[in-house]
Amino acid sequence: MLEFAVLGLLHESPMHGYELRKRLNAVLGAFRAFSYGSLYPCLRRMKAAGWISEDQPVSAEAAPVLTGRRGKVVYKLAAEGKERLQELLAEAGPSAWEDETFGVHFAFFAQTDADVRLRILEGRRSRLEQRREGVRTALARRRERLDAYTLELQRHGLESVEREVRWLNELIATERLAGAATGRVGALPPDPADLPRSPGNHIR
Amino acid sequence: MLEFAVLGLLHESPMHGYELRKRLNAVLGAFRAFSYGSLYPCLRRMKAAGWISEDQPVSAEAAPVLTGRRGKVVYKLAAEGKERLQELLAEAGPSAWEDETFGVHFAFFAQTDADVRLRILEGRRSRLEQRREGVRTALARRRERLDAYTLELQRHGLESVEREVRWLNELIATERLAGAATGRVGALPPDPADLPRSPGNHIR
DNA sequence: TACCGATGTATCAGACCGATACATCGGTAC
DNA sequence: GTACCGATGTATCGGTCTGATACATCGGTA
Repeated sequence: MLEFAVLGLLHESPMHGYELRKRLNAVLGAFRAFSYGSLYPCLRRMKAAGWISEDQPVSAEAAPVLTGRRGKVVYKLAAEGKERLQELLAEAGPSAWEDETFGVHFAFFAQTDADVRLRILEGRRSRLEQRREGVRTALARRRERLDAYTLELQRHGLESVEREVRWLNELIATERLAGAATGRVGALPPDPADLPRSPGNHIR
Repeated sequence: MLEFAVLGLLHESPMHGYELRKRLNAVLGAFRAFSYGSLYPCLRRMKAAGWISEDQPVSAEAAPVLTGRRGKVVYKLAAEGKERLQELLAEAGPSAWEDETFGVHFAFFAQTDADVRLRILEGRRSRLEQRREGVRTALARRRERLDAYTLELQRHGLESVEREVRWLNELIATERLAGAATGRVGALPPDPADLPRSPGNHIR
């Protein structure tokens, strides 16, 4: 996942690790966060794989003389990295709509094909509908056997999932509309103004 | 975390690993899930620590003769485990209201002291308020620089956090009311030192 | 009889987190 | 001027949890 997110961000512009992390957590918003403990090892792996390259813009002059003068390192997307990014952007299976991954895929929807977008949204929805049914029946079956707090937790969780499904419904409707408007299913990205305002909630 | 959840469940009644996992994910609902890959190692650790004990209720007769006849293993809370559980139930610091931990603590609120409950709820709320402000300012500051999908993701995330805060507000109000009704003045506010520090743009 | 899904125990590679360490730089308080 | 501080910046490490996989038993049913 981190790999995908990093490729996506570096596609916009080269960046330091520090800036990368800030942008990462800003773009992903309340949905996902990464720490340096995974970022730096990931960058090393990606460099080894040839997907990114390092640049040392030695701040003006300043010979990196004796001390372990750690210079800022700017990471830049390489050609192979772009290929890898395209590969990841084209993914439309479960690996794109599970809890941990959906947020990242969604964050790069602007670079994603319309049909892939639609498939991911629908996959995500069906995943959540399935979870919703699970919680619903569990709730109905044991309602009387649960204490008030556990019950409230279940109830709140159920509502969250329901809101999430409604949000996806609206997004899907918008995507379909945009597709129909251009004659082909999702040939063009939807007009930004058409994106729905909606309620919703996302836990975890 | 898993450790806490397991102690909490075993406090109700002894159980198999399999049943434990099912109850775990049922009780925690849509908030958290654990897999066997962490459950079994955790049970082993807890047994080594003396918090739980194993029972082999060899299904009626059936001598476990030659083959590696794996019998069902029933785990049971030991005396030291109960102590440990009480310790965890009394926790009212950040370790009780962070994303990963809050759900589990809440699930066992019925066994938690009223003042601890209130402190956890308030800590959780202030944690989420802080995140909300971060997202809000980020959203206000870059609104025009984001593509429609990223914007929508932020907006949705913000609404989710806001909803979560409202939920906590209601729970806190209810707790206060219940506390007042029983004559107790209610809990002390959380230790300021425990509350999340200055804003920054730190998400999650 | 043969299959199948639920029950049941278990391991392993790998992703990720939280804490920690250390260094630089601009500003501000004294 | 200097002492401190928070933001920037790079990096590691122990530990927790996931997802995939493996294997075995049991009750029902085709």
